[in-house]
Amino acid sequence: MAKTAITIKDVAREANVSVATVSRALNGRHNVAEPVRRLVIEVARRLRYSPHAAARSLSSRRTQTVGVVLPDLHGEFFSELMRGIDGVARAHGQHLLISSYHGDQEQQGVALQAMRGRVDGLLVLSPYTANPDFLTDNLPPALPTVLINTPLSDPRYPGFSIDDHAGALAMTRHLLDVGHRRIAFIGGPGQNYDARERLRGFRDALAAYGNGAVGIELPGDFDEASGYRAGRSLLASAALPDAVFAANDMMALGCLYAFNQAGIHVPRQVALAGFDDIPLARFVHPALTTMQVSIAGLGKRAMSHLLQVIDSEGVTGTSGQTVMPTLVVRDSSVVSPSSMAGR
Amino acid sequence: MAKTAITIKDVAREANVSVATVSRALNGRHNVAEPVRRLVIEVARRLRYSPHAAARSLSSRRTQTVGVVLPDLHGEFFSELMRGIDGVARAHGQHLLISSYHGDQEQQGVALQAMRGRVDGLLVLSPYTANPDFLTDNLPPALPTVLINTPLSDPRYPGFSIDDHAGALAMTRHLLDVGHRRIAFIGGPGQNYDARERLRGFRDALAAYGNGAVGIELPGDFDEASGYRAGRSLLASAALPDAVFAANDMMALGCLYAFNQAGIHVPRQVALAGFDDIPLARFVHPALTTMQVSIAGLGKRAMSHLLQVIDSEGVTGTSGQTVMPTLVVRDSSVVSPSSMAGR
DNA sequence: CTGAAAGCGCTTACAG
DNA sequence: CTGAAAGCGCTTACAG
Repeated sequence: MAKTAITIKDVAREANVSVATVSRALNGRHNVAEPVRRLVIEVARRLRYSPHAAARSLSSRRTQTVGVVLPDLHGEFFSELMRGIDGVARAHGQHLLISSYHGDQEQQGVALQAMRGRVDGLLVLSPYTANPDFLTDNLPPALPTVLINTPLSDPRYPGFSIDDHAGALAMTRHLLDVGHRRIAFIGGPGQNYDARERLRGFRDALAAYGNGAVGIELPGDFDEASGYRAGRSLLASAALPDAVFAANDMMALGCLYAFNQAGIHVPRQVALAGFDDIPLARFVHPALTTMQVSIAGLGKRAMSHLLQVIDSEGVTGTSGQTVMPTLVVRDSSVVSPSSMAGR
Repeated sequence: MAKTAITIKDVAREANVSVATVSRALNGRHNVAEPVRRLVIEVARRLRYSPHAAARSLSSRRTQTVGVVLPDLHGEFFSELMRGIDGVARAHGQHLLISSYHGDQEQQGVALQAMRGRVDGLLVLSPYTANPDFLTDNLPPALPTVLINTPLSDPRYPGFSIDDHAGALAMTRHLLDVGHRRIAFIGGPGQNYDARERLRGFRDALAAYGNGAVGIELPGDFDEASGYRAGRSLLASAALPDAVFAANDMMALGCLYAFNQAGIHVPRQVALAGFDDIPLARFVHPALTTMQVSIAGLGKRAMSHLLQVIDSEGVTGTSGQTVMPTLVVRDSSVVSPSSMAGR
């Protein structure tokens, strides 16, 4: 605020040309004499001129910015997603306007509305199952939008998601395949789409391939502390299950800590598996069996797709994709010679 | 792009008033007759009008947005910092424009310049020691700016930092106090300010209170993998040190994994300590002794201060603060009865 | 190749 | 309390 910044007019005056010419020179248009361009650029640099983004986007109808609206700025999932999005953004010279709504629907609406005039397109992550209409009601109609992990199948909005159901199915089958018969499942937040899909996959696998195997369901909310509590409650029960499948890695780590603390050996006394393959999963002891999800890849695809939609002026191509997680078997789920060695 | 969005004009026409009145009604100015205001609001809602941010900020000279420029969108540090910043932003109705430059100075300059006209103020995280001039040269002169963890003492820019040196000093003293004499230090990236300060604290503590204790310095770059490598190299050496002090928790966890894998007991055979107190630090086995840093608190303070500077139109108050980390002793550094129990 | 002018969608003195 | 008008700082047809 203090000193008022310098504008295109100052550059024009100093260079003895019109503002139109300054604009053209600085934007690399071809209809500017080379010596003039050089002069303008030199003057602009000398004056430390940088264009006013709001003015520029008001007249050019382009902001060079993509809005990202998500529930949280927290944790591994967000971090990885942003990595994917950011990489594509940077490669295309796009800025990122990030808005988190903390699971508050009202806030989400506000954030969505506020995007108009700030961004050229929107990436929305809305993993809540309640009120899909609210979401569509608040999406700015004129803004290209791509949905990530959002339980909404509106043909107007392409969606990119993880196939949580298939992933949980695959993991449960793995645990059954290696011989576990009593399997506990630590669930995620009840309203969370991923959590529900993973739970559904667990149940379906047990029903389809369980052949009488029994499932034990425990509550959780995706953080380490709830995994720890689930682990403690299993330790307090009459008998440990053969295996524990946590709906995400953070809870698996919390649970592992409870077991370690109690002197229970994983996987000899109880097998353990997670979901997500966060970087740390391979750096705990024993290394964690999990479903690997390329979250960064998800962000990358969604962002690339969005930029395409923006460039094609609304001519949508695909209607989105589902990314299949892959099973990564490490020491925590299988009693192998190597897992005995360290003892 | 598709359909063109509706503007204040549409609302004015539909409500039979001037655009000035619409603007006033929607912005809660008091000089609007109550019935008129109600009508305008009703029409705006019906038309799903939301104001064009670029136009609004161009004329009002306010963007309601704060820019955050940092090297990376990755990891626990970023995540915690953003949590602090985001909380304050939300409480003040501010948006966040986030730009990462991946350690590339050129990119940082571009990001900084691009902030003009997009934000009302800037939060800059630049933990690199090289070329402080480049930074000041590229900061938009008219924009209130607050520095976080940035080795630059320019009175124009208030700075908020962690006292890494004091923290590392305290941790090293702790390790000495409990009797360790050969202490390995796993360092961070050479150009990183925090990394250098922590190393300096380690050396100073050894010199001042070591009383002949020996320090062994190993390279690292703040991620788990480098901690793991450092752990392996210690295992391969003639004799393990008494203790390992990793410059951050992630490396400590990597190192812990290497020890676990080799069947080395922590802390009985070697003590281990980190720095940062990431959430996971208490959920590994054994729980990690570390320096607790309120990164979220750091972000919160910096953001609050920035908003103050913005509101006071450049009348800077304090020139920043240094946040002191606190020692958190857990099982990994001290052989206690409880740490023997689980075996 | 260059400039004068209109216009992007708002806000805000200025009159009334 | 309300409206007409100027202006925010750019970009972009339109002439020349």
